[in-house]
This record gives sequence, C-alpha cells and structure tokens, in this order.
Amino acid sequence: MGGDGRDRDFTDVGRALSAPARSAMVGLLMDGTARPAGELARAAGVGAPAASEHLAVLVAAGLVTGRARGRHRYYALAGPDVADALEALGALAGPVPVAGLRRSREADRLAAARFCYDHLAGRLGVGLAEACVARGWLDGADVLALTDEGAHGLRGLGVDVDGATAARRPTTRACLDWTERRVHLAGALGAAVGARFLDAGWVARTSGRGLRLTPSGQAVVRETWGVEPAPAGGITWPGRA
Amino acid sequence: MGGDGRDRDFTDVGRALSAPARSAMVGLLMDGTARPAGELARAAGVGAPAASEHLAVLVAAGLVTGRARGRHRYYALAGPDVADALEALGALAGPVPVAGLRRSREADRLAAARFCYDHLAGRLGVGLAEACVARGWLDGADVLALTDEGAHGLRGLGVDVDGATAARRPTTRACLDWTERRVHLAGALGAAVGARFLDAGWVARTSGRGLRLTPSGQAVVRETWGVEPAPAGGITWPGRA
DNA sequence: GGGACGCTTCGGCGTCCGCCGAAGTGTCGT
DNA sequence: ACGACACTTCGGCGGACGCCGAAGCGTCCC
Repeated sequence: MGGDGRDRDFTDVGRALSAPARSAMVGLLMDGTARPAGELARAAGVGAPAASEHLAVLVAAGLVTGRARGRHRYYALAGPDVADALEALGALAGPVPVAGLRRSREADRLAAARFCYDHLAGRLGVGLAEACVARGWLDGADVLALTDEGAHGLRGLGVDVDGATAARRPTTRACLDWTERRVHLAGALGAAVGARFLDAGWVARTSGRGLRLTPSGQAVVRETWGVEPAPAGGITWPGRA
Repeated sequence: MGGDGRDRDFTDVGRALSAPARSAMVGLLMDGTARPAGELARAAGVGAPAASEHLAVLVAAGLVTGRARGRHRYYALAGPDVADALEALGALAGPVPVAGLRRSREADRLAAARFCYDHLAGRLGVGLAEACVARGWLDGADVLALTDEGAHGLRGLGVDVDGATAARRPTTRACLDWTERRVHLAGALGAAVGARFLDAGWVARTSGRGLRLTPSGQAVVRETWGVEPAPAGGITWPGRA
C-alpha cells in the first residue's frame, strides 16, 4: 500500500552478501561443491562461531542450504537459479581489478578450467561452447540454442541430452565467464555436459577448486572438437579468434 | 594470497542493496526511468539527507548513475547489465510472497505491462515473446534466438533490428518475468522492440510505473500476432497455454 | 537580485552488526 | 563409557551504519 505495489525486495539477499566473510563463502561454493562449516570458516578468515552465524544468515536468505552428515555440516548453494543470479552479479564488478600481477598457481588453474556451479567454465568452458557453435551444435553466438546436430553429437558422447531438454530449468543458457569475458554453456544441458565430463573421468577436481583435464579428456576434446590442450593445462585454439 | 585466488567479491553490491531504502530506490529505477533524488527519497520513506547518502552508496557500487539537470539531480540504473543482474536476483525471492489479497490498481497495471529497464515485460512482454516463438520469429522456448523470418517481420514493424544485432550486448536474452514466471525478450533486440513500441505510441507510460497499451498498439498487436486485448488492460491468449 | 527550491555535506545520536571467548549439543573413535 | 571433535548458541564488546536537524551550495522564478 501507500502507493507502492510492494514489488521485489533485494534487502535480504543484499544483506546476506554484504559481509566480506559471507561473500567469500558464497564465492567458494560457486563451484557447486558442498563444504563443511569449518572449511568455510577458514576460507573466510573468521572463527567458528562467526562462520556459523554467517551461514545461518545465508540459509535464511535462501542462498545456501545445509545438510548434516555425521558430525560435519555441509553447506552448498541452494540451486541453479542462485548460481545464475550470483554469476550475473559477479559480471558487474568489472574485469577483475586485482589480477595480472602475481597470479597464483591456483588462479591459473581456475582460469583454465573450473566448475561454475554445475557446468564447465574457464577457458575449457568457453572453448567448448565456441567449438560447438563453430560445428553447428549450438546456434547463435550469444544464445547457444541446441541444434539437431548438436543433440545427436552430444548424445553420441554420452551426454544425457534428453534428460536435459525435459528438465524444468531452461535447456541452454549463456553464462558470462568472468575470467574470459566470453560466454559458456549453462542451463540443464550445460549441467549434463559437466556431469558427463566428470563421470567419464575427462576432468578431475584438483586439490583446490578448479579442474584438471585428464589424458582421456584431452583425447576426447581433441577428436571431437579439434581443440589442442596447451602446456599450461589450458587449451589453445587452432583457427578461432 | 593465503590460498585464495581473490575472485569475485559481492561485498560492494551486496552492501548497496542491503538497506531497505536503497532496495526500494533500485526497485523503482528498474523500469529504466531516471528519477530525481526527492522522488526516490519519498518512495523510500526517508528524508532528503539520508536519500542523498544512499544514492551516493549506489553510485559508488556502480549500480546507478546520477546526472544533474537544472536544480534536480536525476538518478537511473547504470546500464543493461545491472538491470539483468538485478532481475536475476529478484527471481530468487519466490512468487511474490504478499500479493493475492487486495492487489492495488497499480499492481494490476504492473502485472499487465511495464518496462523491465529497457524492454517490455509483464503479460504484454511474455505474450509477445511467446507469440514470436509460435510464429517462428524467435527460436527455442527458453532461448529466444532471432530467426530470419523474425528479423524480416520485426524490421517490417519498424524495429531497428540491424542496430540491435550490431550492438555490443547480446542480441537476444531471455529474462524471467517475476509476475508471470515465464520468460520475455530482453537484450539489444528487446530494447529495440521496446523503443519502437514507445516511439510509435503503441504503449504509453501511465502516471505511476507501468504501461498502457494504446488503441493503435492494440491494433498492431492484434494484427501482427493475433493477440486480443483483455478488458482489464492486459491481453488474452487465443490458442496458447 | 531576493527568495524559494532541490540537493548535498556536516555533526550527532541510536541501533544493528560482526567478532570472539565460553559454554552447550550431538557425533565419532576406542 | 569416556574424550576428542565439529558445530551451534549465548554474552558482551567495539565499530560501522542509518537516520535526522542544521547548515552550505547551486538553480530557477518573479
């Protein structure tokens, strides 16, 4: 009332993200993994009590969920829509103000390949997306709509294409990569591709966040898309810009 | 350092949205209009000094920009990417917790037609998007890729299709409507369509936020897409679900 | 130019928030 | 059954934030 239609309220989500410790926690969870409270506390640089409160705030805001398992309590992002929204938010902050100087090994690895919640990101993610567009598997440089050839090709790789197209969430979505500033494949199909890469052992999680392209994964990528793995663990592009 | 790759930081944006007054201001600006500080102060329910500080915070976070014009100072969202991110954020909060009982006239109008930053939203927005998909002008129910027929058809309506495809931002984007829970057309093409509707006088801004479909607009919509205007100012769907 | 108006800056007050140490609850190991 | 461990809750402290009244600055109107 009062002349206000009572529309969207950003207060809860905003407050949840306003504390540096909570922002760090959410940033860690954006790779889609579930992590115990203690690890999140260490990563955020706060004590256990503070971390517990922070996590309670994040849960109340609907951003993360907690599941007790044994004497640990694992926290993860609440869902794909949360990951989408956070990714869109992160794309605002500009092309990574720090970086450039003294990039750590871990940062290199993240830039090369990582999970963005449930789909592949980093150079690997944008590379695959662009290769799919080049081969006609996905249509529209920005939009990444699945073509019939794409459905056939991905099905041949063991990707659960039919499950992805039947899912409630959008089949494909373009997700702006914050290291590459180019889009990669998200949505249900992106998740299916990511799951296939993990199940088949084509990528493996490194000790930190970030992914390593295994030898079998390199072979698959090379044969299917014509992409050559680079010495630094990333991948180079033959003809593309 | 310290094992942290120093990635995305949500702190600034989160803090900017954490205050109810700032959230209300941003919510008002999401229709793409520029409004003077005093109006935003009144809408947020705070005094002029507080509003001024709040707006300074929003500007510092990169969410809004302020332009002095005469003795007024007009504030608006900083850009389409900001609107996109906020729309994604708003989609989290669930299907409008309040609503249902005692919906104000203004709320009805907003649900019928409104601007979502620079493109059409509400029942009008999702209706047009779905009609375009049904006619083959846009491809993929979720993705809304522009087809050749769509480019031709929209060009015939006076929409600046070529300007939209040449723009830096994605040509088409699917934007989840928070009243309808279905997607409507965003991106450069969505903005071009919205601009055309406004320029041609097919829609007009009402006293509040929200849009009114003019008689000429009703005619265009009916002839082009076969959509009938509803008595409540919305539009009804002949054959579609 | 005088005065009203819109907005911003300054000074201060009250409150909320983030943090930790200590204590409490439930789980795992032996 | 006992201790170690992971996590949460409770009290209390310090700092930051939101708010307003008063004052300063630039613009429009008569």
